Amino acid sequence: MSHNFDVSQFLPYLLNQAAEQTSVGFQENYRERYGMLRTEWRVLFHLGKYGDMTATEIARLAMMHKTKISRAVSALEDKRFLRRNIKREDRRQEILCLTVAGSKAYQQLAQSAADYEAELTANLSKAEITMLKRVLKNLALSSDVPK
Amino acid sequence: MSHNFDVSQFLPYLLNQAAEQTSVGFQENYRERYGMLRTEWRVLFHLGKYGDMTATEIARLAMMHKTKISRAVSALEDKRFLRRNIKREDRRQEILCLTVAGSKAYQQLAQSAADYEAELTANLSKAEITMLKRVLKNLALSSDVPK
DNA sequence: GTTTAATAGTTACTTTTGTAACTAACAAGC
DNA sequence: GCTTGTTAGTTACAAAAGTAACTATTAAAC
Repeated sequence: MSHNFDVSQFLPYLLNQAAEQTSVGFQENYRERYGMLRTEWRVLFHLGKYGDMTATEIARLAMMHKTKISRAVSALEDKRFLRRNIKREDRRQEILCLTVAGSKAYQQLAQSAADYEAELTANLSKAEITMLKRVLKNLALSSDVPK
Repeated sequence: MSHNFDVSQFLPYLLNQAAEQTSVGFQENYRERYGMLRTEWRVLFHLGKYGDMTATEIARLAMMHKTKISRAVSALEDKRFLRRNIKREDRRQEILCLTVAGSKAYQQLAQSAADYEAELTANLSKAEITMLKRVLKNLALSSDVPK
């Protein structure tokens, strides 16, 4: 029986609350300044962090659906934050490359992200942060059925 | 400089990944069986957990926008999982009450939630779970600007 | 070489969400 | 009483996300 299971403490629920609040809190950094959506910010930071790569590679890393990536890439291209280069060996694939403007935006947003995270974790110890991130990464892998 | 800030370890990002994976993992419990959406499951469990209450009270507790609640309530009403009772003292407010079917669904889903959470946390200690939930609740409150 | 299957990415269509304007009911000021 | 403002909830419209079908290209089978 679930007599004493407190559903208001249900882990996926708490995760959603925390994820939503912190993401909304951060979006002021890219929304007004760069007119970006969350998906665009994610694509941008993958390119900034890992260097040039294809949409499919980002999709796999970020666990985002390819249509979401496709739309974010188009939007970032419209903003002149990235260019597409079709691969010689396989003309289906396109390598996505940040422009100078894109790199600059990434640098600034990475700094904002660092600051924001420092705020969020201000009253947590180093050990707690480490453990928190380890747990979150494990939860993200749980029941991961790539399609 | 954010030279060594690893944006792929950005806390809101990790939270989103974990929240999305675990929520999607759990939705099989209410989606097929009851034809519910995530918002409906949330409204249901608030009523199941806290007893009869109004849409506004749920919105405040769940930090969900009132239009989302409104649509979820309509859907749950269509499924005959709840009834609305207009308050005598203030005829703008309606008390939402689970029907027998709604309560039954809640009981079953609360059990599923307990089981699912047990799976998710199988390789975490009691102390880790406690600390995790405490941190998540704090993050959910951070930068909370009720409108 | 021609069919078949697989992959990268886009587009069309549907569902869900977000935002703002709305109705209805109450409450306060005068 | 009648304006003015506020609150509960809904609805209309716009934006975003999910799903499935599509094009183009490559690879494999034969």
